Amino acid sequence: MSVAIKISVNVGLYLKEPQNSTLGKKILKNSIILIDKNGFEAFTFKKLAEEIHSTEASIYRYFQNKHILLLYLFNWYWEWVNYLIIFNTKNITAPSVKLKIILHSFLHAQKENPSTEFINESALHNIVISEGGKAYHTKMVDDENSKGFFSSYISLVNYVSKIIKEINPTFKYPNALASNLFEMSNNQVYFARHIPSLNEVSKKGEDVSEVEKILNYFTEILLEKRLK
Amino acid sequence: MSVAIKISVNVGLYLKEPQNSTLGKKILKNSIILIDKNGFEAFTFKKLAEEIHSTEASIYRYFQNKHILLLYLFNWYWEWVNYLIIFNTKNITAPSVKLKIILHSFLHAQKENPSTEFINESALHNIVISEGGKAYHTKMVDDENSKGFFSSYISLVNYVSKIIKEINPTFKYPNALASNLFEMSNNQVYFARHIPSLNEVSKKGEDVSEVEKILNYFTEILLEKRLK
DNA sequence: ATTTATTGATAGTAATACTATCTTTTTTTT
DNA sequence: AAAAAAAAGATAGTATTACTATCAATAAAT
Repeated sequence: MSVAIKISVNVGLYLKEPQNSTLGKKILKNSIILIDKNGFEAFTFKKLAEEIHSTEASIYRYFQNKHILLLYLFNWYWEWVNYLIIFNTKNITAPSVKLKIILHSFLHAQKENPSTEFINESALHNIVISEGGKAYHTKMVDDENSKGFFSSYISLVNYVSKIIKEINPTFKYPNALASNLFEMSNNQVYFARHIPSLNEVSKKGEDVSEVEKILNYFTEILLEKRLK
Repeated sequence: MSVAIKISVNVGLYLKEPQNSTLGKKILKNSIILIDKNGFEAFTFKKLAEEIHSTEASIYRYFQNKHILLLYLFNWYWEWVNYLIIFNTKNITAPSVKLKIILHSFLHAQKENPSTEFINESALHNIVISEGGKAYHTKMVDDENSKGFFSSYISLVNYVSKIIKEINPTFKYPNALASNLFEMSNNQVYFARHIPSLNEVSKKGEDVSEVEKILNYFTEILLEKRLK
């Protein structure tokens, strides 16, 4: 027996909910594997179809195109992080402790007990890190934002922003700080792995924990109480 | 009469130096216009060829592919910012003033007197903002990094890192802060323009100055002298 | 005036990003 | 268990992309 959590994603992001069928789950599972392995640019529905012994046409019945599929995966990830954060900060009252837990949860999201058999959270996290802002760095941003395709990310940022305000109500830019914490996390991990002269993270394999230290160092200084 | 500065870019980034011919300059000029207008995904050598009344084959004699062309443009931009920063901080001694000038130069790089007729710095800056980390978020990063394709960016970060150390020698992560300042600048401007709930920038059109304020606020707090 | 380098014109290929249609299989309803 | 409906598979086809190759025309350099 187990307690299953089901993450749901903006209905505009799929033509047919992939989590409700065997083929759909296979699409999710193997798209994550393939994108993680070869990168988003090299990923095609044809290759995915071959991988899962299905056809392009069948995949197109679930997702309009690979960009929408990527958005689906990002949304799933953001929702999953949202859940993790809420869960892990439950019953914690001190906002500064909450923030620390959030940063930890976010950076180690992959190590948390995977909840869903067809999603490899670790690979998905790596995609989020490696594919950077490809979810929203397109010409369709404005349209997609108006459809709510980034609302999971926005709500994540808002949640953190609220905690920042609790820690230090005089801090002027809680939203900017919150969004930067998420962006910076991924970026600095990516730099550590690929362009290491851009930061001070040395230990390979422990890059995530090192970045966590950096983020804690930054936030502690930034949010120390004092009138500005 | 005028003083021309010529920016040179890693030789691995082109097959034939575009700055040395009429066609080459047209390629640079119009690729910037097209990428800025339609986004990098929609940009193709065919469309560019049509735009400049040339042929695909001719463009391929300059650049191996559009990704390398993008890298060329990013490098040109980073070199240009490098130049601007050195120029604008000349004779300034106080490192904290230097850093302020750097942030200002970087964010307003587009408004500085354009130095080169065939490069629209403003459009190029917009590309750097909009196309985010597409220069290095690919499966070829490691290879490209080893070829020095990001060295202009790295040297920019190192320069700022040195100044950060001068301001506060006890600050633990000057490289991470420096790289984050650049990334955060672009990111926050992008958010202001497209997903405004992710930060506190309201005024459309003045987004760049608003982001400058945020960055100054962050760095001032982070680098205040005090033992940690 | 001749050689050399550069560009243009054209053609062709494999892969990508789809759309359409029809058949077979699986699932649901009765 | 039969009939209806939904999902998936098989196949074909199109326009575009991302190139490579070849040859002719033009411009620049010696």
